[in-house]
Amino acid sequence: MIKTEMLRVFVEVARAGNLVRAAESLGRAPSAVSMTLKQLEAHLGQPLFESERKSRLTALGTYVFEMSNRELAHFDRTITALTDFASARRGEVRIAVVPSFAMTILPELVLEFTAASPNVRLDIHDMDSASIQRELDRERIDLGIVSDARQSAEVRLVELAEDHFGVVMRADNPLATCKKVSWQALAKADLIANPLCERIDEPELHGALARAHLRVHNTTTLLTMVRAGLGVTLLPELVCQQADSQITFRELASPVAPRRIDLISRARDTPSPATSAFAEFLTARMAERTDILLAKA
Amino acid sequence: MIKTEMLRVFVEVARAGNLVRAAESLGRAPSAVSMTLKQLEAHLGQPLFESERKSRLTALGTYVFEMSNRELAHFDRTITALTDFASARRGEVRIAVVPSFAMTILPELVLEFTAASPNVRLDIHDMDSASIQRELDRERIDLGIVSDARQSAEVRLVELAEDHFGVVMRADNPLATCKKVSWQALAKADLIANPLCERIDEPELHGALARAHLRVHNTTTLLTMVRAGLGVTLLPELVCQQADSQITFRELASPVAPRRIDLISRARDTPSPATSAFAEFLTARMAERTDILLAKA
DNA sequence: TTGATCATTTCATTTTTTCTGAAAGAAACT
DNA sequence: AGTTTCTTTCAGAAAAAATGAAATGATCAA
Repeated sequence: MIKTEMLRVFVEVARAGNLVRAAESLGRAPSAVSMTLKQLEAHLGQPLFESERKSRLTALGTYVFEMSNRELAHFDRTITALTDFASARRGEVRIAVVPSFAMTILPELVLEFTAASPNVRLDIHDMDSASIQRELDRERIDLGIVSDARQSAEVRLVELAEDHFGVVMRADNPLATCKKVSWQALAKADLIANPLCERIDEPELHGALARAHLRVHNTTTLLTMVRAGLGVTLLPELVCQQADSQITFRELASPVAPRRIDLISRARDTPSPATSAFAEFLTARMAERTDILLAKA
Repeated sequence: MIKTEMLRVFVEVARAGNLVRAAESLGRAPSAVSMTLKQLEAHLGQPLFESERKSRLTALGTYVFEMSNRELAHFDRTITALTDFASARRGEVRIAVVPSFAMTILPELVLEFTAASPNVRLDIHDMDSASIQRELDRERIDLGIVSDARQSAEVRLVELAEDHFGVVMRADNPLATCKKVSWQALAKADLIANPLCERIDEPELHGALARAHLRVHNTTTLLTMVRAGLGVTLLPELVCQQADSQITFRELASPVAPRRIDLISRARDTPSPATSAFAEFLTARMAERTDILLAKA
């Protein structure tokens, strides 16, 4: 049976034009090289060299030399691809991320990761948490960054950060003078309701939300309303990162349960090395972060 | 070091989804397969299967499976190409042939050879003997079929056939009634000179040629002259094969030295297997032939 | 849950393959 | 012819791969 090693030996001898030097560069004794060559010739049934001195190739030798070179190059590329993939130097990671994270923290992390792993392709989509869950189930993505996910037999979960709710207002709003905003102070302001803050489980807030004249879904629109002075709203700090200096964020005097940002993946599957590497990179970098806005519990 | 055999074993296990069946179709004991697989995983540093039961692949496994399939297909194609080339089932033979042979005997031989060796490409040129020699020297052809070549240290030569000179005339020429033409009879006819017959070393002929009023180089033109009744000429029988029923060929009463048809190749090179195969086929078929027109000496 | 069954791994041993080093045989150089 | 350099041959050493038996682990059904 013809093996790649035979081809490698033959190519080296043909290139060196000499068995001794070939043996040297292959790290073998000349006799071993001679025998391997004999074996290959036996398989082909024809000599590869014109004479015993391995300098001139026969027509068969020339053909085998060319084909072997191609084959070995192909083989070596394949092996490199395999080891690169296995060591996360190569691969593809499909990630879906909630917009608040995608627009604020993610870019710098991606920049750093791709600089270190230029051959790993990151495929980033942004969508809402429910869609991300669905896409993960369908194996259309490898990782998801969502808010308040639930761990399950299907879902592996790591907490990346905690995002605290606070009051978002225009910079000139009277509330901006306080360091922290109490429920009483908030009650006096015009509150704009939004889906994120409605999930907060806090009796004091429910009344205020019930009194709200305005309810806005889209975050960008919501911030535009605030900027226009139509009222204040309640949002996780991270979401406000998208805003400009016209917008001011203030903590609540009695903080409510933070909104968790979680990294999720399919529990039943071993992720690809590149996916693991990216996940580990993310969790490590997020664990290091001590920014006020994302202080861990 | 990762070897093709490891990839082959892995692919078989992944395909079978089961180590025992894979071992069976590989003709190995399960333990051998298990160890080879372990070795591959050790090289990659990551598992290839989700669980110990070899049914579900990891992301790495899927990648390695795809790459290995491609690699093995490429490798097998290469080996097939090498063995096909070595056994003359594949290859290219560049041949230059003198027109007389190319237009008469060669076609049927080529037909038979290509039917038997469909993957051997025959590259046939026709040119005069001197050009063929030159092309062979320059390694632009592998084989030449020429007339009256000389053997040398550079040229390997095999005689393919002997071509006898005879008188070529229009069918209604009085000479056509004789079975063989004597010098005396020939002297009375109008002889058209041509380069082929001028090389004949025969005193009786020299006088006749000296008296010739016409001398024509191109064979086709020469035969047209004969057909037009301008005279008779002297040609090897093979050359006349191109002619039609209007032309009659008659042997000489006292035959002159035949024109040899030789197969030549470069003596210093081992020809490619396909070239050898074609050369052997040619000589064998020509040796078999007992046609009157090419009777061997 | 507990066996029962089947698949996989481990390990000591055997078999096969490959490598080495010495010596002989060939070609090229002087 | 003599010398040098290269290649092959061969027997033994070393390495690699395969085997078979036993152990371990997983799955399924009661």
